[in-house]
Amino acid sequence: MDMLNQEKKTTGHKNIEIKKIVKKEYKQITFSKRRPVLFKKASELCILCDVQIAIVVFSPGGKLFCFGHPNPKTVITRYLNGTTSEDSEPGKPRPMPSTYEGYNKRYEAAIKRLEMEEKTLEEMEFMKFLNVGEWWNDPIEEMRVDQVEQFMLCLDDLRVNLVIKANELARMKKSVL
Amino acid sequence: MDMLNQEKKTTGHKNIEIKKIVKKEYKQITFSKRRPVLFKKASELCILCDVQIAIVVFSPGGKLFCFGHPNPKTVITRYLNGTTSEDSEPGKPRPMPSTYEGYNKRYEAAIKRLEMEEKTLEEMEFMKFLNVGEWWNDPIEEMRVDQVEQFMLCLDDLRVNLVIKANELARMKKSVL
DNA sequence: AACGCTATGTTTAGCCA
DNA sequence: TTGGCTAAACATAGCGT
Repeated sequence: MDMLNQEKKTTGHKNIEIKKIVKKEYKQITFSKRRPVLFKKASELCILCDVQIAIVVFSPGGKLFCFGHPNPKTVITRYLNGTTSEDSEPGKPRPMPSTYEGYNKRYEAAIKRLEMEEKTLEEMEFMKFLNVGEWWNDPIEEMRVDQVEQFMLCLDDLRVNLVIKANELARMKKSVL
Repeated sequence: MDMLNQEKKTTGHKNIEIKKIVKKEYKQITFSKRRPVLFKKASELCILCDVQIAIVVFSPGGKLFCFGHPNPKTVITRYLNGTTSEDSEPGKPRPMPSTYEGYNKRYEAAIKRLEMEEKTLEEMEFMKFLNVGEWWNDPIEEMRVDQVEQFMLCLDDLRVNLVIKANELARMKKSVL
Protein backbone atom coordinates (compact mmCIF):
# COMPACT_ATOMS: atom_id res chain seq x y z
CA MET A 1 0.00 0.00 0.00
CA ASP A 2 2.18 2.79 -1.21
CA MET A 3 -0.70 5.16 -1.12
CA LEU A 4 1.24 7.67 0.83
CA ASN A 5 4.00 8.38 -1.57
CA GLN A 6 1.88 7.66 -4.59
CA GLU A 7 1.80 10.63 -6.87
CA LYS A 8 -1.40 11.59 -8.59
CA LYS A 9 -1.67 10.49 -12.14
CA THR A 10 -3.76 13.37 -13.40
CA THR A 11 -4.73 16.76 -12.17
CA GLY A 12 -8.41 16.04 -12.36
CA HIS A 13 -11.12 18.42 -13.31
CA LYS A 14 -9.74 21.84 -12.60
CA ASN A 15 -11.88 24.66 -11.52
CA ILE A 16 -14.07 26.42 -13.96
CA GLU A 17 -13.87 29.78 -15.51
CA ILE A 18 -16.48 30.47 -18.07
CA LYS A 19 -14.87 32.84 -20.45
CA LYS A 20 -13.90 32.77 -24.04
CA ILE A 21 -11.09 30.38 -24.83
CA VAL A 22 -8.65 32.25 -26.95
CA LYS A 23 -6.44 29.40 -28.01
CA LYS A 24 -8.08 27.98 -31.07
CA GLU A 25 -6.85 24.51 -30.39
CA TYR A 26 -8.27 24.28 -26.88
CA LYS A 27 -11.46 25.88 -28.02
CA GLN A 28 -11.91 23.19 -30.60
CA ILE A 29 -11.19 20.45 -28.09
CA THR A 30 -13.58 21.83 -25.56
CA PHE A 31 -16.26 22.18 -28.17
CA SER A 32 -15.76 18.64 -29.37
CA LYS A 33 -16.07 17.33 -25.86
CA ARG A 34 -18.95 19.42 -24.65
CA ARG A 35 -21.22 19.48 -27.66
CA PRO A 36 -22.12 15.79 -27.61
CA VAL A 37 -22.82 16.01 -23.91
CA LEU A 38 -25.19 18.87 -24.51
CA PHE A 39 -27.04 16.85 -27.12
CA LYS A 40 -27.11 13.86 -24.85
CA LYS A 41 -28.65 15.90 -22.06
CA ALA A 42 -31.21 17.19 -24.50
CA SER A 43 -32.10 13.72 -25.68
CA GLU A 44 -32.48 12.53 -22.13
CA LEU A 45 -34.76 15.42 -21.39
CA CYS A 46 -36.80 14.60 -24.48
CA ILE A 47 -37.23 11.00 -23.50
CA LEU A 48 -37.71 11.44 -19.79
CA CYS A 49 -40.14 14.30 -19.98
CA ASP A 50 -41.65 13.74 -23.39
CA VAL A 51 -40.89 17.19 -24.66
CA GLN A 52 -39.93 18.60 -28.02
CA ILE A 53 -36.49 20.12 -28.32
CA ALA A 54 -34.50 21.62 -31.15
CA ILE A 55 -30.89 22.64 -30.86
CA VAL A 56 -28.93 24.41 -33.54
CA VAL A 57 -25.23 24.98 -33.14
CA PHE A 58 -22.77 26.73 -35.39
CA SER A 59 -19.33 25.57 -34.41
CA PRO A 60 -16.22 27.75 -34.35
CA GLY A 61 -15.40 26.32 -37.74
CA GLY A 62 -18.78 27.35 -39.05
CA LYS A 63 -20.15 23.84 -39.15
CA LEU A 64 -23.76 23.23 -38.37
CA PHE A 65 -24.74 20.71 -35.74
CA CYS A 66 -28.33 20.20 -34.91
CA PHE A 67 -30.45 18.06 -32.70
CA GLY A 68 -34.18 17.69 -32.74
CA HIS A 69 -36.91 15.64 -31.22
CA PRO A 70 -38.87 14.58 -33.10
CA ASN A 71 -36.72 16.58 -35.52
CA PRO A 72 -35.29 20.08 -35.70
CA LYS A 73 -37.55 21.41 -38.40
CA THR A 74 -40.74 20.39 -36.68
CA VAL A 75 -39.83 22.12 -33.46
CA ILE A 76 -38.48 25.19 -35.16
CA THR A 77 -41.54 25.49 -37.32
CA ARG A 78 -43.68 25.29 -34.26
CA TYR A 79 -41.55 27.92 -32.63
CA LEU A 80 -41.84 30.23 -35.60
CA ASN A 81 -45.57 29.73 -35.77
CA GLY A 82 -45.85 30.81 -32.21
CA THR A 83 -47.63 27.75 -31.01
CA THR A 84 -47.03 28.02 -27.34
CA SER A 85 -49.95 26.10 -25.92
CA GLU A 86 -50.41 22.70 -27.39
CA ASP A 87 -52.38 21.41 -24.49
CA SER A 88 -54.91 24.17 -24.45
CA GLU A 89 -58.24 23.07 -25.73
CA PRO A 90 -59.62 25.04 -28.64
CA GLY A 91 -62.35 26.85 -26.79
CA LYS A 92 -60.58 26.98 -23.50
CA PRO A 93 -59.22 30.43 -22.76
CA ARG A 94 -55.82 30.58 -21.23
CA PRO A 95 -55.69 31.84 -17.66
CA MET A 96 -54.93 35.48 -17.52
CA PRO A 97 -51.63 36.31 -15.89
CA SER A 98 -51.87 38.28 -12.75
CA THR A 99 -49.55 40.82 -14.22
CA TYR A 100 -51.78 41.35 -17.18
CA GLU A 101 -53.04 44.76 -16.28
CA GLY A 102 -49.66 46.12 -15.44
CA TYR A 103 -48.19 44.99 -18.67
CA ASN A 104 -51.18 46.07 -20.60
CA LYS A 105 -50.77 49.58 -19.31
CA ARG A 106 -47.18 49.42 -20.19
CA TYR A 107 -48.14 48.49 -23.69
CA GLU A 108 -50.25 51.49 -24.26
CA ALA A 109 -47.67 53.71 -22.70
CA ALA A 110 -44.98 52.03 -24.74
CA ILE A 111 -46.79 52.82 -27.91
CA LYS A 112 -46.97 56.45 -26.96
CA ARG A 113 -43.37 56.44 -25.93
CA LEU A 114 -42.35 55.01 -29.23
CA GLU A 115 -44.09 57.78 -31.00
CA MET A 116 -42.23 60.38 -29.06
CA GLU A 117 -38.98 58.63 -28.57
CA GLU A 118 -36.25 60.48 -30.36
CA LYS A 119 -32.76 59.58 -29.37
CA THR A 120 -31.20 57.03 -27.16
CA LEU A 121 -30.10 58.95 -24.17
CA GLU A 122 -31.64 56.38 -21.91
CA GLU A 123 -29.70 53.58 -23.47
CA MET A 124 -26.85 53.95 -21.10
CA GLU A 125 -29.15 53.93 -18.14
CA PHE A 126 -30.76 50.81 -19.41
CA MET A 127 -27.45 49.15 -19.87
CA LYS A 128 -26.53 49.99 -16.35
CA PHE A 129 -29.89 48.73 -15.26
CA LEU A 130 -29.22 45.37 -16.82
CA ASN A 131 -25.58 45.20 -15.94
CA VAL A 132 -26.07 44.83 -12.25
CA GLY A 133 -26.37 41.06 -12.36
CA GLU A 134 -24.62 38.50 -14.43
CA TRP A 135 -26.93 36.58 -16.61
CA TRP A 136 -24.84 33.65 -17.66
CA ASN A 137 -23.20 32.52 -14.50
CA ASP A 138 -25.48 33.74 -11.86
CA PRO A 139 -26.49 31.20 -9.24
CA ILE A 140 -30.06 32.32 -9.50
CA GLU A 141 -29.99 32.29 -13.24
CA GLU A 142 -32.94 29.95 -13.37
CA MET A 143 -35.04 32.37 -11.45
CA ARG A 144 -34.31 35.05 -13.91
CA VAL A 145 -35.03 32.80 -16.80
CA ASP A 146 -38.31 31.77 -15.32
CA GLN A 147 -39.18 35.32 -14.65
CA VAL A 148 -38.42 36.26 -18.19
CA GLU A 149 -40.40 33.30 -19.37
CA GLN A 150 -43.35 34.44 -17.35
CA PHE A 151 -42.91 37.79 -18.90
CA MET A 152 -42.83 36.22 -22.29
CA LEU A 153 -46.06 34.42 -21.64
CA CYS A 154 -47.63 37.65 -20.63
CA LEU A 155 -46.39 39.21 -23.79
CA ASP A 156 -47.74 36.35 -25.78
CA ASP A 157 -51.19 36.83 -24.44
CA LEU A 158 -50.93 40.53 -24.78
CA ARG A 159 -49.64 40.57 -28.30
CA VAL A 160 -53.09 40.23 -29.72
CA ASN A 161 -54.34 42.93 -27.47
CA LEU A 162 -51.50 45.14 -28.46
CA VAL A 163 -52.57 45.10 -32.04
CA ILE A 164 -56.11 45.88 -31.04
CA LYS A 165 -55.04 48.62 -28.70
CA ALA A 166 -52.72 50.12 -31.22
CA ASN A 167 -55.41 50.13 -33.81
CA GLU A 168 -57.76 51.74 -31.39
CA LEU A 169 -55.21 54.37 -30.58
CA ALA A 170 -54.61 54.95 -34.23
CA ARG A 171 -58.29 55.33 -34.92
CA MET A 172 -58.80 57.62 -32.00
CA LYS A 173 -55.92 59.77 -32.97
CA LYS A 174 -57.04 59.88 -36.53
CA SER A 175 -60.57 60.83 -35.64
CA VAL A 176 -59.39 63.56 -33.32
CA LEU A 177 -57.14 65.03 -35.89
CA MET B 1 -17.83 9.98 16.42
CA ASP B 2 -21.02 8.11 15.90
CA MET B 3 -20.13 7.60 12.30
CA LEU B 4 -20.69 3.91 12.55
CA ASN B 5 -24.30 3.88 13.59
CA GLN B 6 -25.07 7.04 11.69
CA GLU B 7 -27.83 6.45 9.23
CA LYS B 8 -27.65 7.97 5.81
CA LYS B 9 -29.60 11.10 5.36
CA THR B 10 -30.47 10.68 1.73
CA THR B 11 -30.34 7.95 -0.83
CA GLY B 12 -28.16 9.95 -3.18
CA HIS B 13 -28.32 10.00 -6.91
CA LYS B 14 -29.90 6.73 -7.91
CA ASN B 15 -29.03 5.06 -11.09
CA ILE B 16 -30.46 6.35 -14.28
CA GLU B 17 -32.96 4.91 -16.61
CA ILE B 18 -33.71 6.99 -19.62
CA LYS B 19 -37.29 6.27 -20.41
CA LYS B 20 -40.47 8.20 -20.39
CA ILE B 21 -41.62 9.22 -16.96
CA VAL B 22 -45.25 8.34 -16.76
CA LYS B 23 -46.10 10.07 -13.53
CA LYS B 24 -46.95 13.58 -14.52
CA GLU B 25 -45.74 15.02 -11.27
CA TYR B 26 -42.27 13.50 -11.46
CA LYS B 27 -42.04 14.39 -15.09
CA GLN B 28 -42.66 17.99 -14.27
CA ILE B 29 -40.11 17.98 -11.49
CA THR B 30 -37.48 16.37 -13.62
CA PHE B 31 -38.10 18.83 -16.38
CA SER B 32 -37.87 21.75 -14.03
CA LYS B 33 -34.57 20.52 -12.71
CA ARG B 34 -32.94 19.49 -15.93
CA ARG B 35 -33.96 22.24 -18.29
CA PRO B 36 -32.02 25.00 -16.59
CA VAL B 37 -28.97 22.80 -16.53
CA LEU B 38 -29.27 22.22 -20.23
CA PHE B 39 -29.46 25.94 -20.84
CA LYS B 40 -26.56 26.55 -18.55
CA LYS B 41 -24.46 24.03 -20.43
CA ALA B 42 -25.40 25.69 -23.66
CA SER B 43 -24.47 29.10 -22.37
CA GLU B 44 -21.14 27.81 -21.17
CA LEU B 45 -20.48 26.31 -24.56
CA CYS B 46 -21.38 29.58 -26.21
CA ILE B 47 -19.01 31.54 -24.08
CA LEU B 48 -16.15 29.12 -23.94
CA CYS B 49 -16.09 28.29 -27.60
CA ASP B 50 -17.62 31.41 -29.07
CA VAL B 51 -20.32 29.58 -30.95
CA GLN B 52 -23.88 30.35 -31.83
CA ILE B 53 -26.55 28.17 -30.27
CA ALA B 54 -30.30 28.18 -30.32
CA ILE B 55 -32.44 25.89 -28.20
CA VAL B 56 -36.18 25.66 -28.41
CA VAL B 57 -38.11 23.56 -25.94
CA PHE B 58 -41.80 22.88 -25.68
CA SER B 59 -42.48 21.68 -22.18
CA PRO B 60 -44.99 19.03 -21.18
CA GLY B 61 -47.34 21.86 -20.34
CA GLY B 62 -46.91 23.30 -23.79
CA LYS B 63 -44.89 26.23 -22.64
CA LEU B 64 -42.13 27.53 -24.80
CA PHE B 65 -38.64 27.85 -23.42
CA CYS B 66 -35.89 29.09 -25.58
CA PHE B 67 -32.26 29.97 -25.36
CA GLY B 68 -30.12 31.66 -27.93
CA HIS B 69 -26.73 33.14 -28.37
CA PRO B 70 -26.69 35.80 -29.55
CA ASN B 71 -30.41 35.11 -29.71
CA PRO B 72 -32.65 32.30 -30.94
CA LYS B 73 -33.97 34.03 -33.99
CA THR B 74 -30.58 34.92 -35.33
CA VAL B 75 -29.35 31.38 -35.10
CA ILE B 76 -32.54 29.86 -36.40
CA THR B 77 -32.62 32.29 -39.28
CA ARG B 78 -29.09 31.33 -40.10
CA TYR B 79 -30.09 27.71 -39.89
CA LEU B 80 -33.04 28.20 -42.19
CA ASN B 81 -31.18 30.47 -44.54
CA GLY B 82 -29.58 27.89 -46.62
CA THR B 83 -27.23 26.18 -44.27
CA THR B 84 -29.16 23.01 -44.52
CA SER B 85 -26.17 20.95 -45.48
CA GLU B 86 -23.81 19.62 -42.91
CA ASP B 87 -21.40 22.48 -43.12
CA SER B 88 -21.54 25.89 -44.57
CA GLU B 89 -19.29 26.81 -47.39
CA PRO B 90 -16.60 29.21 -46.34
CA GLY B 91 -17.10 31.62 -49.18
CA LYS B 92 -20.82 31.61 -48.92
CA PRO B 93 -22.08 34.92 -47.67
CA ARG B 94 -24.08 34.65 -44.53
CA PRO B 95 -26.61 37.43 -44.30
CA MET B 96 -26.94 38.40 -40.69
CA PRO B 97 -28.68 41.72 -40.87
CA SER B 98 -29.40 43.21 -37.52
CA THR B 99 -32.24 45.26 -38.84
CA TYR B 100 -33.88 45.38 -35.48
CA GLU B 101 -30.94 46.82 -33.64
CA GLY B 102 -32.08 50.38 -33.76
CA TYR B 103 -35.56 49.38 -32.79
CA ASN B 104 -34.22 47.31 -29.98
CA LYS B 105 -32.63 50.24 -28.33
CA ARG B 106 -35.52 52.52 -28.84
CA TYR B 107 -37.94 50.05 -27.43
CA GLU B 108 -35.79 49.15 -24.50
CA ALA B 109 -35.26 52.73 -23.61
CA ALA B 110 -38.98 53.23 -23.68
CA ILE B 111 -39.66 50.20 -21.56
CA LYS B 112 -37.00 51.12 -19.11
CA ARG B 113 -38.44 54.54 -18.60
CA LEU B 114 -41.87 53.10 -18.17
CA GLU B 115 -40.68 50.71 -15.56
CA MET B 116 -38.93 53.42 -13.67
CA GLU B 117 -41.94 55.65 -13.85
CA GLU B 118 -44.75 53.30 -13.11
CA LYS B 119 -43.19 51.34 -10.30
CA THR B 120 -45.94 48.82 -9.98
CA LEU B 121 -45.53 45.80 -7.85
CA GLU B 122 -44.85 43.48 -10.74
CA GLU B 123 -42.25 45.79 -12.06
CA MET B 124 -40.46 45.97 -8.80
CA GLU B 125 -40.44 42.22 -8.63
CA PHE B 126 -39.10 42.02 -12.13
CA MET B 127 -36.40 44.50 -11.44
CA LYS B 128 -35.50 42.71 -8.27
CA PHE B 129 -35.00 39.54 -10.22
CA LEU B 130 -32.87 41.35 -12.70
CA ASN B 131 -30.77 43.01 -10.09
CA VAL B 132 -30.38 40.37 -7.43
CA GLY B 133 -27.26 38.34 -7.26
CA GLU B 134 -23.70 39.36 -7.04
CA TRP B 135 -21.24 37.46 -9.06
CA TRP B 136 -17.56 37.02 -8.61
CA ASN B 137 -15.10 38.51 -10.93
CA ASP B 138 -15.25 41.38 -13.28
CA PRO B 139 -17.89 40.66 -15.84
CA ILE B 140 -16.76 40.72 -19.39
CA GLU B 141 -18.21 43.37 -21.54
CA GLU B 142 -19.21 40.96 -24.26
CA MET B 143 -21.09 38.88 -21.81
CA ARG B 144 -23.01 41.87 -20.75
CA VAL B 145 -23.93 42.59 -24.28
CA ASP B 146 -25.06 39.03 -24.70
CA GLN B 147 -27.09 39.34 -21.58
CA VAL B 148 -28.84 42.33 -22.92
CA GLU B 149 -29.45 40.58 -26.18
CA GLN B 150 -30.86 37.60 -24.38
CA PHE B 151 -33.25 39.80 -22.56
CA MET B 152 -34.10 41.62 -25.70
CA LEU B 153 -35.08 38.44 -27.39
CA CYS B 154 -37.77 37.88 -24.85
CA LEU B 155 -39.36 41.07 -25.97
CA ASP B 156 -38.92 40.24 -29.58
CA ASP B 157 -42.46 39.58 -30.60
CA LEU B 158 -43.78 42.48 -28.68
CA ARG B 159 -41.12 44.74 -30.00
CA VAL B 160 -41.78 43.88 -33.59
CA ASN B 161 -45.42 44.60 -33.18
CA LEU B 162 -44.72 47.76 -31.34
CA VAL B 163 -42.40 48.94 -34.00
CA ILE B 164 -44.83 48.13 -36.74
CA LYS B 165 -47.64 49.84 -34.96
CA ALA B 166 -45.55 52.80 -34.03
CA ASN B 167 -44.47 53.24 -37.59
CA GLU B 168 -48.02 52.98 -38.72
CA LEU B 169 -49.01 55.60 -36.23
CA ALA B 170 -46.19 57.82 -37.33
CA ARG B 171 -47.21 57.50 -40.94
CA MET B 172 -50.82 58.21 -40.17
CA LYS B 173 -49.90 61.21 -38.15
CA LYS B 174 -47.67 62.48 -40.86
CA SER B 175 -50.19 61.98 -43.58
CA VAL B 176 -52.87 63.69 -41.58
CA LEU B 177 -50.75 66.71 -40.80
C1' DA C 1 -45.38 22.81 -5.10
C1' DA C 2 -41.26 24.62 -4.57
C1' DC C 3 -37.02 24.36 -2.23
C1' DG C 4 -32.93 22.13 0.42
C1' DC C 5 -30.19 18.29 1.17
C1' DT C 6 -26.70 14.63 0.08
C1' DA C 7 -25.03 10.19 -1.58
C1' DT C 8 -24.03 8.80 -5.68
C1' DG C 9 -23.69 9.09 -10.74
C1' DT C 10 -21.88 12.08 -14.51
C1' DT C 11 -18.91 15.37 -16.67
C1' DT C 12 -14.65 17.24 -17.60
C1' DA C 13 -9.68 19.86 -17.54
C1' DG C 14 -5.42 18.78 -17.98
C1' DC C 15 -2.40 15.20 -19.37
C1' DC C 16 -0.52 11.65 -21.90
C1' DA C 17 -0.20 8.46 -25.73
C1' DT D 1 -5.74 15.11 -34.43
C1' DT D 2 -8.41 11.63 -31.80
C1' DG D 3 -8.86 9.08 -28.21
C1' DG D 4 -8.09 7.46 -23.30
C1' DC D 5 -7.22 8.44 -18.32
C1' DT D 6 -8.15 10.19 -13.53
C1' DA D 7 -9.28 13.31 -9.89
C1' DA D 8 -12.07 16.96 -9.02
C1' DA D 9 -16.14 19.40 -10.04
C1' DC D 10 -20.69 19.06 -11.18
C1' DA D 11 -25.53 17.13 -11.64
C1' DT D 12 -29.30 14.88 -9.68
C1' DA D 13 -32.98 11.17 -7.66
C1' DG D 14 -35.11 10.46 -3.89
C1' DC D 15 -36.20 12.37 0.30
C1' DG D 16 -37.26 15.76 3.58
C1' DT D 17 -39.45 20.26 4.88
